[in-house]
Amino acid sequence: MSTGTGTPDPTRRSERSRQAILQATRELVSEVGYAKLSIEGIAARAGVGKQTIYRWWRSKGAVVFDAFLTLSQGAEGIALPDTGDIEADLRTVLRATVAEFADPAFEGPIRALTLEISADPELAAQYQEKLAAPVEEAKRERLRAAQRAGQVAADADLDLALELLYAPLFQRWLFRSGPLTPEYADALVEHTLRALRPD
Amino acid sequence: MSTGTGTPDPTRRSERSRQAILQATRELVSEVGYAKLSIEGIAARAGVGKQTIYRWWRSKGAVVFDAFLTLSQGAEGIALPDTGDIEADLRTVLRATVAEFADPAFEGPIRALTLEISADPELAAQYQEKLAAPVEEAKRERLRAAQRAGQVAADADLDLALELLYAPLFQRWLFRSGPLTPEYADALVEHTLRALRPD
Amino acid sequence: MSTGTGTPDPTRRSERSRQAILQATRELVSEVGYAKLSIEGIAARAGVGKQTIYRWWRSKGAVVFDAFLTLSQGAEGIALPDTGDIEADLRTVLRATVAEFADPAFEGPIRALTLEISADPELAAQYQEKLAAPVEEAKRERLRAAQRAGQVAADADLDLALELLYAPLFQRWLFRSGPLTPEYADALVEHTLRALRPD
Amino acid sequence: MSTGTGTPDPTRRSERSRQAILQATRELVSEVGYAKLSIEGIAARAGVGKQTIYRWWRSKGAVVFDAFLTLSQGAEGIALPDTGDIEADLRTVLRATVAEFADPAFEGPIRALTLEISADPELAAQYQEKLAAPVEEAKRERLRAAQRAGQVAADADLDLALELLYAPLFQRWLFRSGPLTPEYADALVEHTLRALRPD
DNA sequence: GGGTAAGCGAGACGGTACGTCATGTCTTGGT
DNA sequence: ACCAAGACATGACGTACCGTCTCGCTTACCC
Repeated sequence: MSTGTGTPDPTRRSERSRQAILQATRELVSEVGYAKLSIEGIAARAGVGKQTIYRWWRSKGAVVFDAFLTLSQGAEGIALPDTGDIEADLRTVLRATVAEFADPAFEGPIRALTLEISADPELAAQYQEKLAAPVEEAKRERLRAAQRAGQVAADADLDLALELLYAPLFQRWLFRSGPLTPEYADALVEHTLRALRPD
Repeated sequence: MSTGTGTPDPTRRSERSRQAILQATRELVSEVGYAKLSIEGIAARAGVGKQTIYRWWRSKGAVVFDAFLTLSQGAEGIALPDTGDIEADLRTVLRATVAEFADPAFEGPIRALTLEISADPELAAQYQEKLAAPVEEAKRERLRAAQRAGQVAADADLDLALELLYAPLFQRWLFRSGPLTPEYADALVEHTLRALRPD
Repeated sequence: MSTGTGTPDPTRRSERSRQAILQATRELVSEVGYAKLSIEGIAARAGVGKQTIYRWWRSKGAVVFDAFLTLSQGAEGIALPDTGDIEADLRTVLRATVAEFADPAFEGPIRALTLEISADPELAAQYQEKLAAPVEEAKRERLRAAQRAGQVAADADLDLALELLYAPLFQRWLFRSGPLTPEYADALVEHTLRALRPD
Repeated sequence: MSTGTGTPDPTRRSERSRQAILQATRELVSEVGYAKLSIEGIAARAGVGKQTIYRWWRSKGAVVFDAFLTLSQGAEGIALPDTGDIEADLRTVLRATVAEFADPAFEGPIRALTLEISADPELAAQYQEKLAAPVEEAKRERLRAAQRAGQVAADADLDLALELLYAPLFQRWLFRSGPLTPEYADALVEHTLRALRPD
């Protein structure tokens, strides 16, 4: 019996079409950029009717979001390196992040995703839950180990710690307001750890 | 005889139209949001031909940018409070920033401006030069005073210091990833100063 | 094993669905008009799958046709009044026809049927056979009686006679090119009989 | 100063586009038929934006109507042949009409026009005024001459006379309910004149 | 002080994309 | 096997804007 809400039945959904749409979206974001991406274009590239997109996604942003969310999924139970030296480990991780942001292939998609998330609170929540949360938990876990090892103050605010590490990096990337170098990564690690140092 | 470059003659420019366009843009960003803003709408609201907009601005983003840039102009030679206590002064300033970001009237315009800047490097450069630079210089100057007073390490990287103070704040606002409270501002100040403390 | 022709088995046909479809079609033609009638709408109103319509009818026109054909069926063995006075009898009949055409409730359905018939020769043939033929035969029979009574020329072309009587009426209705009044009906009868008068 | 009604300014209208649209419409009606004609198709064939069509015509029907109206225009001050013999003259005219209707090249366009007119009273009025009226006046004038010559009753209803002549012909064509032959034309003339004969 | 060339308002134009609706086909699950 | 339900590819709908263009008009500036 129908609920009358017009909500489509997910069991009838064509996995084939879903994949084609996400694939086409990924390709088009890379090729023409987010601003010139259109539902019409995605549908054409995917060999799919526009209605099939509108049936399953609320907006262009939601499709883009899903396209890259699906890519990164499966990143469950990740853990950061733990050599016992928190500073060295964070350097490794932040240098890797810097390298990732510098990769021009990531530029388009991540910018698209960023704009989408900042414009749509609902997508932001989804992003937080599905993608950011597990990664952040892994990072927090590494910091907790450092706390146990006495390298970080026992009462440190770990959420704030993560922001001190990553927000400056992200802001430089977003606004192109400064160079993203390994040295910059090191400096962020050094300053953050100094701020968190046990008395 | 025309040079054929199509470059308009700025001396002929109608100040009346310019103001009407910027005014209409400000109103419309507030009313319908940045995403639904259109050149057509601006022209209609301003009682102006579309061509007049295209003649003087490269893109919708440039108009929006100018609309809010004009608003904030005149902020020359600003200086931060200096009571001699760097921590107290920074708390004052950051708490003010937090309050500003929390103001819902700022939400729309600032988000629009942020998106525009992150999408268009040329606007980003203009923003940096005309709006951000003087403000940042004032902040840097206050930190330099703190260095002279021995409250901050003499060799501290002041640009990095500003990022540690402001980037986490900005990121929370942009992604709505956490509460913006006076306590949060205080925590940022405290951690940053600890990171910059002289040995 | 299937023959592969796709021809449905009429013995399996659901009379319940058939009636619901024809009923829904009649209602919708009245409510939204023929131009805005859709298979989708009929199926929804009838609580029937679209496929059930496509299985049993060739086109929207065929459904509409059937819907009103079914209405008028059972009009077998009709006979026109015969008082012995052909002129009086024809006046009675034509005045009744005029009244029928003037009824606004007939407007929608008959227009729909007319368009359908004029656009699809196959439906036209069906219409002619199932609906028009018996009525025309009754009219022809009345004229034959008039011939026997010497009121109409023995060699008159009765098909042409019917056209002279009804085509002007129908054309006025179809194109709204003139008033449909009892006097008009009388004038048609008078002129037609004069044209058919025995020498 | 704008009236604010959104009515477009006809002096700015592009004659080039108008002609291209009407031309494309005529071609497409012939090629794909009226039912499969689309605004989208007309715009594409004419090399014109869809809006340009919607700006100047209310509906697909109005475009089709104009397309053929424009064709037939200039038929001012037409006169029927007058040899002094009304029967011979009408035979000539009706035989010509029969031939016209039999021409398969006319089939599509005239059917399209007919459907349009019968579905839209406003177009019907326009048709009546711009196309039908002058032709009918010419026919009525020829009948008036016959009245003066004593070949037709002085008090005959000429509008009814025209209907008796043409409505049967038109109905046969519309419903394909009988052959359209020269003999049929002659029979119509003969019967009509008998109905109109002076006492 | 009269001509001329710019900016201006207006808005038509060829386009692209929007989001919706209906088409006719196909598949699933229920009877 | 038919049926209700409804997803699907397709394609047209009518609307909103895009950025370009062409109209008259006002408004300097230059001879």
